[in-house]
Amino acid sequence: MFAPSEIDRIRRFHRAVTRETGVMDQSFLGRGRPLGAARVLNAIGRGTNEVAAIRDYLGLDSGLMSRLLRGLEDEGLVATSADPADARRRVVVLTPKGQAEFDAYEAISNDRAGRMIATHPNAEALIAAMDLIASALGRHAVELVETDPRSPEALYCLTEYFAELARRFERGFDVHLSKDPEATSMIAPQGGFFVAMSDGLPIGCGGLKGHWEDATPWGEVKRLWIAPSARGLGLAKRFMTRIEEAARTLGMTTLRLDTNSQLPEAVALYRRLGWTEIDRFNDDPYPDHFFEKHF
Amino acid sequence: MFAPSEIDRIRRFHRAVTRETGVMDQSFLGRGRPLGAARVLNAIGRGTNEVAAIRDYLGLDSGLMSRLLRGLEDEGLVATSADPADARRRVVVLTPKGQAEFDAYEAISNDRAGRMIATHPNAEALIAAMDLIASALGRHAVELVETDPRSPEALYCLTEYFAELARRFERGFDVHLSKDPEATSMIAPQGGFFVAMSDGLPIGCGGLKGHWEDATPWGEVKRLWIAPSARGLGLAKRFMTRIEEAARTLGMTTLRLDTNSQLPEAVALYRRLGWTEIDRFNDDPYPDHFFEKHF
DNA sequence: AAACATTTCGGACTCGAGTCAGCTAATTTT
DNA sequence: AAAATTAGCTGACTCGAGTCCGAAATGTTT
Repeated sequence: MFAPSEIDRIRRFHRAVTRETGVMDQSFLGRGRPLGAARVLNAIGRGTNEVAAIRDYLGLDSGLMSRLLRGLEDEGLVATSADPADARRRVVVLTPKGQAEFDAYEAISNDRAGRMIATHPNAEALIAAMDLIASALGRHAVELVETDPRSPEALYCLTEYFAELARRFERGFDVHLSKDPEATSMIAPQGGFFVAMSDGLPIGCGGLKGHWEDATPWGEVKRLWIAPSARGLGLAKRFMTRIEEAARTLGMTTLRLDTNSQLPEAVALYRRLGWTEIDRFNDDPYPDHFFEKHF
Repeated sequence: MFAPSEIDRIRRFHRAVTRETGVMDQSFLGRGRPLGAARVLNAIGRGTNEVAAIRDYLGLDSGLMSRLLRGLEDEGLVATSADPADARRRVVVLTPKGQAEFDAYEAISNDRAGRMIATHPNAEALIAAMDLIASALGRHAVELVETDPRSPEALYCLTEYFAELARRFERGFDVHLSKDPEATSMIAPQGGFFVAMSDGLPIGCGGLKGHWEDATPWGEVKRLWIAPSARGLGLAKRFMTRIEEAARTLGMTTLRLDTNSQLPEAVALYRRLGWTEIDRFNDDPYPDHFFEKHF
């Protein structure tokens, strides 16, 4: 029986995007500049300003980098100057003309991307598929960064998290009925809040809330969420490790958390990571499972 | 409120696969041959044997093509000879050594693809996402080809079709209870069977069954199915147009079809395409909607 | 048979990407 | 203060990809 193998299908995918990428590169060439120079300009425009960082990001030789930079300088698109902290290093910024050129490249990209979703009837599914693949391919480059729980990235994750709870809990979810931790209790030195960033996209979060008012202070794991497109990459475990580290650093010796049996993967995770189930320790209406860990 | 725009997400996807493709190209270089030559070798190995066809497929200049071919010939990987039908054209075949080299490249590709699915926990979803994207990007290159309903491609589509009916019908679906048309009634000159091919992958099918035994012969549309990853690309309409054409060519003036209200998108399609609902015309247990079209 | 078209071939060329070694200047280590 | 290290710059080089054009062989049309 004929059935296209998974490998055939991956390779078909590969050919499709390779073709697409080729078309994109061609359209970049439309601005009369070689691809290498365009890439450097793009990196600078995106906020990478140290020469070494650009070189590293694009994987270029120092000689080639230098020549590309000289070329952009001759065109009047960038200006370089010595780093005040260490005059061996150089920093590069876009001139107004360079910014205009960068914007033009952005417009090309956005235009292509926009046309793609505009002409596809099920753009949402298409983009979800892209997220899934981008997360899978870029899984080695996911960074957990500590951030303010009121930062845009954190708020984005929290909104998605609450929306998912509302979908998955039989009786829905209203964040106001639940104990919403004060943001300050999830900021050092009280606690911490972490967001997983994958190439600029926030794909998960996790918070540590400090309870310092009690006789023996303890920490509570809150708001652990991984984007559907990034599940299965081991991120939840990374968050838990990171949160434990933060708790230790802040001087806590006990961590607790609550969860719900309608999130079986969460319950399974905590069991697997060696947490022990305990009695209810709060009067929040949503959770029905409670865990604890000492160290 | 921060929310990554769809365009940001598409571009993130783009960066991720570009990186992946780059890595793939690098590993191709491991066999000590420039990428251009490797691409030509690959095209030949995949069964493209006329020089002009290869050039066309890879988009190469005739001079460059000639030189790459000469290089492969010097290495003893390919042999060229004049096309017996037109001695200006040349045909290229792999030598045994060339076949071995081609196999080695295949192994590299398969290995990378295999590793990707092996290390991803949800390979099935990943591949479904890839199919969706590949179909969306390659939608302009979908071909409807007439084929024997017993061909491997057709059987693959039919299997998927029946599996989907079994999932979607409340009481399941058993093909033996339904009137399974004889394959020969869906082969010219009795009828026809069509498969949509997207870069080698069958992504849909549709059959025309001829009823020549009746006083006024008529045609019946059967087995119309589009792969979930390819829905929304307008393929169903293309199939219907193609089937109508085939019916006209075979001398039919009436087409009928049956379908089920548990497939609302199908019912809507037939209405939209100007079919008129009629009374039941068979005793098949599954359908509950019947349509007709004259021309 | 002559004129014209098609297909491949090969040479001369351009261009972009990238490597390498040596250089200068700034900074850190000893 | 001398020596070692680091960051970036420069020139000379290689290599692959690709274009342009004319030659040669074959095929088609008039």
